[in-house]
Amino acid sequence: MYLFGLVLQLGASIIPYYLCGMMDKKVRVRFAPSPTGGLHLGGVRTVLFNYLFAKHHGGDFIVRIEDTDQTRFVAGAEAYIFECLAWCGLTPDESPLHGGPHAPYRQSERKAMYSQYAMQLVQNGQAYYAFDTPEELDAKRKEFPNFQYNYQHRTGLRNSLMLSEAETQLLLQNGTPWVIRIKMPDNEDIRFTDMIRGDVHFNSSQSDDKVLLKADGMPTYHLAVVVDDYLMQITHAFRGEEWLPSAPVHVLLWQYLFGLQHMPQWAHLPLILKPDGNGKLSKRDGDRLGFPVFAMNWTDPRTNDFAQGFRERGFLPEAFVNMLAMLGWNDGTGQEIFSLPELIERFSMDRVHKGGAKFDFEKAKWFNQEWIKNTPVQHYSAQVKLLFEQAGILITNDTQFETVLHLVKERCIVLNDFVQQAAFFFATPQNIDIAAIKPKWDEKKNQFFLELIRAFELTTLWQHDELEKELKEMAAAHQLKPGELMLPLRIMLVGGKFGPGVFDIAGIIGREATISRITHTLQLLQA
RNA sequence: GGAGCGUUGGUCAAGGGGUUAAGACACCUCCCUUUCACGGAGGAAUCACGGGUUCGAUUCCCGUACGCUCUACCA
Repeated sequence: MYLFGLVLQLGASIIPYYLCGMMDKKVRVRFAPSPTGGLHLGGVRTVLFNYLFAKHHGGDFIVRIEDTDQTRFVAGAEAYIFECLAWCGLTPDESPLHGGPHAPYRQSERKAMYSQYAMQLVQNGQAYYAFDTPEELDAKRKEFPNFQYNYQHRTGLRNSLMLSEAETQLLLQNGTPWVIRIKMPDNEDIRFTDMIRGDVHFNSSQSDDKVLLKADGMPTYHLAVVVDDYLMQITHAFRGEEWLPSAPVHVLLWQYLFGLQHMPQWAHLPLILKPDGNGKLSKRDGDRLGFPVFAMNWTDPRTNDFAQGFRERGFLPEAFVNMLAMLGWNDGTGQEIFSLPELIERFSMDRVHKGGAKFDFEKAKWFNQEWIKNTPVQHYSAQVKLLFEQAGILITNDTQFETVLHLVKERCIVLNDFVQQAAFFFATPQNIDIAAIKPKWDEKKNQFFLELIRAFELTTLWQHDELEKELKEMAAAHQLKPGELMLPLRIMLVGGKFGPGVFDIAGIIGREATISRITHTLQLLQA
């Protein structure tokens, strides 16, 4: 007996509270987006934390589509969400796309399941029918400055609380539109423990009588989330902080319907804020400040409104995920670069922040640069090759292409930078920055390069060291400093003041191209 | 308005009664590099405010301010 107690105590001190009592249950989390548009940074981060937590604990990650509002249905949005997840490498264990034992995973297809629970609440006096029209409600809102459908006002409205049983039945039989609302208890303390914020409590009177079942027979989020989390055996529920104020409704629903002991542990994630000023980061901020907010390109089919994605901006999914993980979480060691498997291993809820984080695109770019730099080019060369082809540059030699990518990769922040940084390896530069050469150009240098061409024509070993040696020796003979020659030569070969070492470039583009580019620029300088 | 949640440099953040208050991004200077970048060395810059508790508070408590979120038959 004594020993048993000791073991329990020990156990309690080691195991986080949010896993206590869950030891026998497999961890199951869900991401529950509504398919109304592009997938936002914050959405992906919610997915990520769900995923990391589940995988860290060997659990399941479920995606459930919350499409209970048919007026907001957007064609293609669901497919887009799954494509984003696939791009990020966050594969669901169960979803409408991947199937699973709790199908269907679209709430619109689960419509029939919800009403029985709403009815049960009505039966138990925990919810009621309301017949008020939207117009009547609007009128009330105008009449009272802070109108809420609550203990204060529900007596003055048209609902089964006020109507007699017969009147209610008559209205129902006549086909009068109705909704079911939860009856929020008066002045009750509702509390729960949030994994991130600890004990949170609300007074029940503060919330209004939320609609549970809409006039079209669909549940609202409030009912659907509770019913489905129960049916799908969700153990931990992550969502944005904006949901905190409606949590008491959900806690109450759990208490009424399934019992608090089955309620998942809640975690309300801090918000991702706009870089300047305050407030939630929105697509609008991205447009304004020139950075993507969505994971991938998204065009709203209704408005044709286009939003650029991180993927198309040239981000590696590894970098995108890494950057998102660090927005609100860190492992305490100062390490910032993590692969997905590392994140899974290190992730823990007790290191998730409470406060929101302003999104910093500069830092996001740094993550991508690090990933480009530290990843073998083979990993992304196919994608970069496509970028070259889009720019009208055909790549024929893959081995040489990858050599070039490797040579320039630390100069690239996004994948698209490779085109600018390496196009001149495969195509003669169209624009030569003559203005950068001209001020210090003279006949002496002209003669030098003329002679350099002749020497290059005869060079036997066309490679870096040999070419450098030749230029230096010839510079000495002409009483010129190599430094005065390097920049002109670079511009002749590259077109501008960028790129890797000049002799590396000459070595790769070959004798013919090197000579012809020098000749061409010399002609331009003559003109 | 109400309620809830939050607040360490410009940004992300570590720390958590005694520290010169880590580190990263960005910025500035220098070194390396005969371009740019990478790399290296430095610099500037912070505990929102006011009360407690304490020998001592950035850290604990209480207020205040500020910010955000919610306040739909949207999620």
